[in-house]
Amino acid sequence: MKRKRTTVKDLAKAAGLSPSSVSRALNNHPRISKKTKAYVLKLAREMGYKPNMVARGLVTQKSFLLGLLVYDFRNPFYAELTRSIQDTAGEYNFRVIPSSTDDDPEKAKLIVESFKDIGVDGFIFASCQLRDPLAEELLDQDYPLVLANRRMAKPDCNYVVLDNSYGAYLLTSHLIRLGYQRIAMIGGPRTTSTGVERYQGYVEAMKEKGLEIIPELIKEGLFFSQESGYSLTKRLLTGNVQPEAIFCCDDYMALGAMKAISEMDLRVPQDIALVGFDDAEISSHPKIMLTTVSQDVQQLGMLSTKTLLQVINGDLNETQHILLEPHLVIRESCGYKIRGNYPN
Amino acid sequence: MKRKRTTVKDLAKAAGLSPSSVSRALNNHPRISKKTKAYVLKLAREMGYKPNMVARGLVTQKSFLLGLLVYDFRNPFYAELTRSIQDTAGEYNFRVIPSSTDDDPEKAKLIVESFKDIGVDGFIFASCQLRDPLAEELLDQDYPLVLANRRMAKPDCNYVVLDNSYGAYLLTSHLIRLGYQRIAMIGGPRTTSTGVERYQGYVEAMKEKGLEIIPELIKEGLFFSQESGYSLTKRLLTGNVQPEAIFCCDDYMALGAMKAISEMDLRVPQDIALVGFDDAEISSHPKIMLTTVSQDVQQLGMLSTKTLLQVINGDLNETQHILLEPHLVIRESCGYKIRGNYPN
DNA sequence: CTGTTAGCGCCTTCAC
DNA sequence: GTGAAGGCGCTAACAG
Repeated sequence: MKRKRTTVKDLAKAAGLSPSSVSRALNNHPRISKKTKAYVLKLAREMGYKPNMVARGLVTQKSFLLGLLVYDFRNPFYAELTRSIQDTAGEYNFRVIPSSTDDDPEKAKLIVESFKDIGVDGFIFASCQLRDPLAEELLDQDYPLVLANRRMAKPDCNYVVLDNSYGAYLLTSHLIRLGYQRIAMIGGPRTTSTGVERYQGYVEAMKEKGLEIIPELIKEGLFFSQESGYSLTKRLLTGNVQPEAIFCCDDYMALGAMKAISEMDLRVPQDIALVGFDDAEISSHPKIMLTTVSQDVQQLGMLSTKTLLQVINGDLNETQHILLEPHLVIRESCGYKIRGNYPN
Repeated sequence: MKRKRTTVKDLAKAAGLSPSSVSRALNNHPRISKKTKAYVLKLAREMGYKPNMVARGLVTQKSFLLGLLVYDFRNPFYAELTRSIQDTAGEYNFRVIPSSTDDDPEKAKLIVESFKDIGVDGFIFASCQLRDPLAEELLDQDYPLVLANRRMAKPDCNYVVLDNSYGAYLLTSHLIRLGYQRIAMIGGPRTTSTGVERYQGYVEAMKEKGLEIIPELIKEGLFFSQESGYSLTKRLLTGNVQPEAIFCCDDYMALGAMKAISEMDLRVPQDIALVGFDDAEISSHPKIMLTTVSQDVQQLGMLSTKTLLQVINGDLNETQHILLEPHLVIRESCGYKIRGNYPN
């Protein structure tokens, strides 16, 4: 059976001290002599003492547990984010429990409840909606919370997100400079900040270059859904207005689009150009070569975790809004190679 | 601030009962009257009572937390597995904390320690080594543990794994029936059960058909590493013996192989056939079309979780060994289309 | 600086 | 069936 772990009491007995002194020594409390502290620490090491975090948590109200809500961590983007959050949290001795919401508010609610039950010290929401009652509730209760990747409409919550509209602007401008005019957009859900901001970036670029935005060429898909990219592309290609290029709101939709295009015996980029968003790992594969926009997910995870930890420690006075910079990754699907360098 | 939650004491006061009776009602203890039980339950609902799992855990020694060690959950295979484990555990009100070991024993050790600190009720190891001191230690201490996906050499531990050698046998036989003879193998690490078993399956098929195993065509790569598949393929293609087909030990290595092949201006499958293992999502993409072997990861996760829960509840008397069946998925990279149906 | 007392919220003897 | 008392392991408050 699991051998009984040595407790503070055991240490106290062995050291001929009171449990409180031992506790003080262990938590380098100011009011403890160097000597006894060193002694206790040595003894603790010898006797293989490991603090019982559960008991400690009961009195300190701290669990060193963080709750992470993502859309679905099977998605490489969220997997990477989760990993980065976990690594960062680990450096500060925090464990993180990730959980997939599938963008289902009911499920998210249940997860948050269960996280509260086990007493997590704070939350990271990586997939909130523009209007997110759950996040607002947490905020109301002064529960430490930071938003990553997606933000809410109301501004009074900490967040770390990519400059999505600028990313979309970059991509769209790039297509325009290559000479495309009828640029379709398969966007993300308009209930999310990423969905609307990427759309805004697209619109901005089009307007700036005086190009017409054709309603028929604007579709709304589901994030990370190849299926969604596939079916919407089929619809675009069989519609009245033929697009010359398609801007997909993420690389997985673009993968689906690629499938649809190839099924209709068209070629990327000769017959139709294609760009994605997020720079998924597969996008650089020679068989795919998707032009896209990349973001530093590592950074995203690290910054959101550090922010959360600051909130938890009460080191943050004002709400923090961090914007990350996107980078254009030019590969072949946009037709850069065949259309040559920019005229300008 | 976080509003104070109602406690058992609060309930007791409101109900005019003792905390013990309330506790009994809440945990449907036998020695409680139907009437008071119903009353307490009603009251609890009204007052929004939620048990404090930390406090409960302190006395019951249960945390309803499970520790999961995977190689790296950024890998789609492990992400899927993690998700399935989490979903299954969730049905029984268990939370699971996944953590990536990167196959680094030191890191794994640290993770296990930290998991013990927070008092997880059991472990799932999804990436153990054939000889795994950490798992053995846990076993010695009677800590609930089940192995998933990979198993140890010693048999006295519960596990749920794919029949890896049969999967490799299936793939290799398939290639042989298509007429290939010089079949190279890019295997996985021989320190893992999956690595050795897939190699064994390959050998079995080759021997059965009387084909020679050429040492030069046997390479040992890293799981899930495109880079590894890439570089080993380059080495194969520049070696003395030209392989007609390459069996990669997983789909990501195969993806890397595909990259190498394409860079050398060869075509899959016309110039060289290729098969993988695991049936990653991307493998069915029209640009990839990799022949591979699939396993029911969902099932793998579910069964290992249920087994662990049984161990935790003491419902398991003898160690359980579960073998899952692989399925051959024939696509285009093996040359099935161009070499037509089997002669037999 | 150290020891004593008390309690976090819950469950589990032990009496009745 | 129910209540009172004690304790899980730890830390915080109060004395000295």
